[in-house]
Amino acid sequence: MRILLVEDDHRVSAAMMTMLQRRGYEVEHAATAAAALAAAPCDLVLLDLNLPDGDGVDVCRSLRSRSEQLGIIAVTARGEERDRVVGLRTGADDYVVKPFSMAELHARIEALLRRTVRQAPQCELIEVAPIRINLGTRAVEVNGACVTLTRKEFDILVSLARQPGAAVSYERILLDVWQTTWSGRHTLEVHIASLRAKLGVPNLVQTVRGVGYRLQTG
Amino acid sequence: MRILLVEDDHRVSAAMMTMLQRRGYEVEHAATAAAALAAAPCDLVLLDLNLPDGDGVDVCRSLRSRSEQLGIIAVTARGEERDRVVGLRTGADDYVVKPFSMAELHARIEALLRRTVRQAPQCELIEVAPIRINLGTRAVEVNGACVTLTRKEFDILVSLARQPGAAVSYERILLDVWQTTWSGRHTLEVHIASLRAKLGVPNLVQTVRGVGYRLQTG
DNA sequence: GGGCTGCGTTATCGTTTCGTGACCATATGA
DNA sequence: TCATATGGTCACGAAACGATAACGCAGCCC
Repeated sequence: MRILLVEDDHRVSAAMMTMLQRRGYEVEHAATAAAALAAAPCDLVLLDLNLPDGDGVDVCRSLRSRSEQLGIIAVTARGEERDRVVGLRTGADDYVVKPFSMAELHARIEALLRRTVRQAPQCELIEVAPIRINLGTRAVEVNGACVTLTRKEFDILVSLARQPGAAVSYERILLDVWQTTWSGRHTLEVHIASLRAKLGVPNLVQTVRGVGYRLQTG
Repeated sequence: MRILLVEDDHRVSAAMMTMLQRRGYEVEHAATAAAALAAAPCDLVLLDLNLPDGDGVDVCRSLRSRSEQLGIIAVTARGEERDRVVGLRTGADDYVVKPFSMAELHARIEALLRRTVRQAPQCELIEVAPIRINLGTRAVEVNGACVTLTRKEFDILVSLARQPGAAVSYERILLDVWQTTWSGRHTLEVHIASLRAKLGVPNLVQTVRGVGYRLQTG
């Protein structure tokens, strides 16, 4: 298991690294936001939100946008609730406040790894009926013709295409695309409309009344 | 998104339920360990570890063994680190200590939901006599012919089909479909009527006088 | 600055679905 | 067999739902 530790205080980071390594993790250390974003891929990030060269929250956002399945645990000295909520909303999976015990941190790391690692590695290409989605390049083809989608449209399509034929609930799509169920359904409906228009195939994106939408298979 | 709230203190649970419902979640409440294990399937469990009739930790273990993908957030008054570690190690995905703010709880719920339901679509298939119910696509076939059901009709059918041949009480169905037993019983009867009409098979949905309904098995 | 594009919100409209009350049917039990 | 309670059916108004168009705002690139 590979962990990236992002922490600018070298005394703290040194202590944490030895603790983590003693427990069998491979640990890479980054002291700045830039270093964090440049680090090698890993399974989990321990991210201090107080960084010298940039806000940790931005790092969090960047990391999350890069990979959905990366586990992120925010670590910070500020214990105020507002910070915690912001941290979680930004894409962190968990939040630990200093000072914390190594036992608890370890438990949280394992609880999170249990979730993240088990996930099937994303295949780069999703094919559903007449659509072909390249997750890497974010390119979409319909019946062989390339279609340009905006970010939201693409994310919505992927959210649907991950479970072809299944009814995907509003909440699920909102979580996948906006990371929260809070923002309006209306917005989603509007994007669905433009997605349908761009795909051009009638009945491909079907509505499931009272539930959400479904991508018609074959 | 369906949440099961396991909490024995009724003042606390009432407050939490309204808060959760206000944020758009479907909530079922269980006050005991037994009730928790008997409740309908859900996406996430808020589990008080201090229960009267059995240790919450056991409930946690049982729920986890039943489903790997179920999200479990342990909620408890004991704030000692040892408890937290035990909770997480038992299978909980997250741990919140009372008193907590609703904003933080909500943030943690969303952070966890973002992970849980996404990957393994419950592509479960229920087959009872001439009916085939696909929970993922919410499609229903009767004798091979596709039937279109409304949300309520479908939910009622699933509630019955989960225990084929067994008499399912009014209360159980109302909880499954409306998340409350608060009257509405007449409404259920009406929906049963239209469900029967759509299924078209006589005697498939049987009345159990004074109790509820039963789905006739092959 | 001025156009463009992506995005979120609001307003509006047609449709489906739901819940309710009135009335009918059937079972139950004396 | 009849009275009563329990469940079934019908019909209608209210509410929810979803599609679409239009607007405003922000960021971006000349």
